[in-house]
Amino acid sequence: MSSLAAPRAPISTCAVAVDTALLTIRDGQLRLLLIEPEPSALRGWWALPGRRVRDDESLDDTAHRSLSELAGITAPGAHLEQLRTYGDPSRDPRGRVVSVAYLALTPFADDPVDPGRARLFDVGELGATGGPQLAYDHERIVTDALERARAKLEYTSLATAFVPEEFTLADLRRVYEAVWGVPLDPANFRRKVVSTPGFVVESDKTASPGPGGGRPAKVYRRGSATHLHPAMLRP
Amino acid sequence: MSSLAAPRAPISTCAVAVDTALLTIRDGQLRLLLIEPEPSALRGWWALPGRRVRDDESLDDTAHRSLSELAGITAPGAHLEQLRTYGDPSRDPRGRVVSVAYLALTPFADDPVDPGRARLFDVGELGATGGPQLAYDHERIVTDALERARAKLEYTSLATAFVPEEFTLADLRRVYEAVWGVPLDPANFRRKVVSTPGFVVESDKTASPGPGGGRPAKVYRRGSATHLHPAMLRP
DNA sequence: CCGGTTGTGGTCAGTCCGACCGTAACGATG
DNA sequence: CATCGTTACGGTCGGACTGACCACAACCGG
Repeated sequence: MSSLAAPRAPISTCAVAVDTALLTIRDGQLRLLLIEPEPSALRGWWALPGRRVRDDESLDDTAHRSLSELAGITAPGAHLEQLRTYGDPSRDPRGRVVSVAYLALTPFADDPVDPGRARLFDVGELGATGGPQLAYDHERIVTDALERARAKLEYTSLATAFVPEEFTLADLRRVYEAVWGVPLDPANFRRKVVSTPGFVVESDKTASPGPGGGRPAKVYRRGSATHLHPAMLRP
Repeated sequence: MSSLAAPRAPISTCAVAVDTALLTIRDGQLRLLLIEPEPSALRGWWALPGRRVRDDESLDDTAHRSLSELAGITAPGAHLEQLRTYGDPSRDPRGRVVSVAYLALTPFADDPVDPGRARLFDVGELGATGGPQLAYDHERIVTDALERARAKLEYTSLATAFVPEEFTLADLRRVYEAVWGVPLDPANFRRKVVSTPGFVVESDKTASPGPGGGRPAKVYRRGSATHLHPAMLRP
């Protein structure tokens, strides 16, 4: 976009990286994928999986690669969206790195994680003492990722990215409860979900009850809607 | 997807730029700032004001600079927020450029624009025949910017970024009508705005009526709220 | 069989919103 | 000054949606 012909300061370039905040749900709790950056680095420091952008690679491709190379996650059905770009000149002590952060969501069914130094942390531990210390400005990225996820559950069908192909309304409700951190009324949640056009479609199957018993639930699949009208507002 | 220890391609860097979509309101219509990229370039092509990121410069600073250097806009009270980053390898035919797009909003009071090749276009002309042809992938950026602005009017107090310090509820309503492109009921709009805590605060002044006469309106200022509860939903 | 648990359907009151009407306060016109 | 058109302001009414409940259905375990 240069327009002036006068001799300018030499055109400089930046290192561009992608850092991915992957969220999933385990045991009813929202969890975040973190990795130990280097074995030689300080113990107890954790970071988001990140990779440098290659010359012929789109940003989305780099995000996928950061998950596959650093955590062995190749889930093709995972939701992936750009979050925000962090470019403060002093955000990385090793030099100027502009980082495009991504938000990734996977269903809670996929167990195969942790091929190396990756781990899933309960997001409740993050700010607390004893929790992982985050490197660089990754704590801020995580804060933004959580807020994005919480907000988009309200007005999009993003919650279905956390559940497998077939799910019950209780599964979906536990997603909202885990991400928002508040309990929801099962009956009202059900009324809201089924009355929102295109959110979920009922299948003819029924799920088997849990270990404690209880009435079997109907099985649903994702609907075609991406935006919810009206929105499901946080209590 | 290779993670092998074999010698990798040399670490490469990208040109990083900031492109800014500035929106304002003129004559009751939503307008977008565009510039002619180069005198020697094809006639009739327009682009968002953009600048390369300097070594010691934050992305926000580059966005401010793109407005001041290319359009003479230095409004310190302008709202500026990051929109999204566009990094497709083929988005710029001259080479790999990763562009961080920004959304800027200024009150409709500021007239001093157009020091060079800058112009304010009615957003209604953009897709239509006879409107400006946008270079690179800037049409997509503009689409995303408009959708961001329209969506954020719903659940934030962003509309006050389009009006001066002191404004009437009719001014604020015309902002919503211009951005959303739909007429709103004045009475219902008023009820909604004044009942949303922290949106606006009443001053003791009254504005003078327009040329056609009419009862003078009370003058309001911005409130302290950033998010609206409940939201002001599009009709 | 019986109590505990979970899913499903319904009621009821309060809130919010769109559509609408009436009044207040101005400028313009005769 | 009287009237009219225009805009601001305040209120009403019915429908839609929501949260707090309650009741029943369907399963498990003892």
